[in-house]
Amino acid sequence: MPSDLDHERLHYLRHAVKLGSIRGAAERLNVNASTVSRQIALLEKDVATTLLERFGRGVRATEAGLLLVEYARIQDSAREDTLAKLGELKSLKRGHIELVTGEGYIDDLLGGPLQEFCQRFPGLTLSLEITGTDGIVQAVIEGEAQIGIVYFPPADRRLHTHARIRQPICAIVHPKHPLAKLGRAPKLSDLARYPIAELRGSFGTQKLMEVAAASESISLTPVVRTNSFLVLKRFVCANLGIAFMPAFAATREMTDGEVIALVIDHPVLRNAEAHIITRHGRRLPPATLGLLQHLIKRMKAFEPFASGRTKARRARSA
Amino acid sequence: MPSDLDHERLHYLRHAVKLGSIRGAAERLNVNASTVSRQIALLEKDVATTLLERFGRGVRATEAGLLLVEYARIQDSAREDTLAKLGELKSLKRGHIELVTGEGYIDDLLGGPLQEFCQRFPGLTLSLEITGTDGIVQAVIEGEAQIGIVYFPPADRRLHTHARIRQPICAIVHPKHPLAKLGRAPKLSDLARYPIAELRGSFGTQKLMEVAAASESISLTPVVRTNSFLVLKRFVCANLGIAFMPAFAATREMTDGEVIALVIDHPVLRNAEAHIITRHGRRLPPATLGLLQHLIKRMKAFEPFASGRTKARRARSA
DNA sequence: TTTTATCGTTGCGCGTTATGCAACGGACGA
DNA sequence: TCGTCCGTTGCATAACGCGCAACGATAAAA
Repeated sequence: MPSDLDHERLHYLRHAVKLGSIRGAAERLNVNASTVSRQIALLEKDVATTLLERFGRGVRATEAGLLLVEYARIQDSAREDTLAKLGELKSLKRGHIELVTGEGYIDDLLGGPLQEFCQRFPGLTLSLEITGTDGIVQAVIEGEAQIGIVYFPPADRRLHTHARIRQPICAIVHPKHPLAKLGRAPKLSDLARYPIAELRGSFGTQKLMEVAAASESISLTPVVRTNSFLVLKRFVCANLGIAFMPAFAATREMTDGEVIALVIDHPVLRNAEAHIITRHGRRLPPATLGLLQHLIKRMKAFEPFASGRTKARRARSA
Repeated sequence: MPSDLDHERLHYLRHAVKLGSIRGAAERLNVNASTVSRQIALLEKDVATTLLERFGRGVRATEAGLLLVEYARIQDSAREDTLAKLGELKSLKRGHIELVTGEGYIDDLLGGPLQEFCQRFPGLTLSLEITGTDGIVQAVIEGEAQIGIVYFPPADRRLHTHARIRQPICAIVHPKHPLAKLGRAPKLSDLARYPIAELRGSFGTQKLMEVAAASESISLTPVVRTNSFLVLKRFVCANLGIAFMPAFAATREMTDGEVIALVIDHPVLRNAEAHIITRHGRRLPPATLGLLQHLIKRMKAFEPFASGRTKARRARSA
């Protein structure tokens, strides 16, 4: 391999040229003069060129020496520039975070925690990918996203859950829907009598509903199948029937009085959890770590069911 | 001291990121995997940041890692650029030479050796300083010029003579001047009878003339004093009298037939020498060394008095 | 599920390299 | 001519990089 142009050696050369003296440079750099002399000699051997002219009193740079000194200067500034950028990365002044989550989290995420975080660290950029449960899990495992927020994720050794938040699946209905006047938490059998809209595809909500229904040997046959939460909510707003999702996924419509959320009286559905996950063993960059901790804190605060109540009507903190 | 961002370590990091594997990088670079692993770990310790995410299979760069890889790329190209410039310096494709000499050498220098050298190495630049003997010696000793061409330089341990060229001091006279018809080499006593133009200041020619005149107790009182060779030559061309200088300094006027040069019959003057000097012990850059050798070779070839002859009439090689 | 292969990491010993101390030769100034 | 300061060089020591081998972990194959 050709010469390395070692940074330390260039440093010695630079000071020797600047002070016009090897001993001076050595004193300045708190090393022995022999060190400076030898390292510069090695540098000269590397490039097969004399870099210093030795006089009885001090030294002076040759043209090649000046060239290397100038190179050292440029390299030094580039190095400090890079170190500064590195420092910015560490101090969350810059950075990029890739987040993958389900459609149901969008409103709450953007309205709350994400908004705060972005305002606090304006230099950070986000990628926010929306997909179903399987897609989220896969994206986290494959490393395409660093943080995943997912409902009812499958057990996988490669995943690490940083926070689990109880988010019961609710029956989302129109305020005028018969279930709204039931006076108690509806059971699965109560739901089966009304039209249902169902999520198609790999959604945790849907999987949970299937498990719960199977446990009570109840068949919930949907009249509408969709892969969009928005379609579900419009279905309910039109009072066409019931949809199932965690209450927070319909926050906006609830505060507007368009829909209400009823916790379903079933142990599996009541204890359903949203998980904040990363890949197991992954050491996260500072920015990602910051967002992760922020999410855990803020989203835990949003949890509406600290103690089990019957009706889910979230009070917005505004 | 903060981190050095060692070139070798960055090299390891770069390949590890590129191949997505530490072992792969190690194999590519013909080192053991432990080396790559350790050096990258040290790099991470230096910058206090994780640069790679380790998976069960291979590695991937973090944002900070990518930043350093990019830095390594930039630094590498800058390094190669500098190395290339260094190579050019060595191969005489680039470089700068500082030459200091007397006015008398200008015509011969520019017309011959310098012209050839500049054409052969078009990338080189020259500084050509014209001054008197003392100035030349001082410039060489102080390092302001690398090469000096000087007539009759004082003995000084700090000077090193690379070539000495016999250049007798001649009496430069008009073709119609009485001395031109003398039929033999004029003696100092012959010259004293005619008007003389003299160099003022620190010129080797002048010092030699003083030494020679003193040795024969002859006083040569000038009618014109000047510090310009051009003035001397115009003085002669107008047939106003005699001037003293080496024949080569009046080459142009001699070939034009305006003046002729008569070697003066005096041992000191006949054995006068022009010296090519540098500072003692100075290790010259390649370009300077090249010009030095070129000058020695070419100027020695110009020496018109390989064996002592009487009349100086240089035959131009054109 | 168990097995196997591959990955990154780490302890250890060896060779290289850098460093400090001291002494040397040379150059400059008094 | 002597004294001082310079850069350089032997020598012994400490630090570092490196290869070898083994380990734990992960991912693909059986």
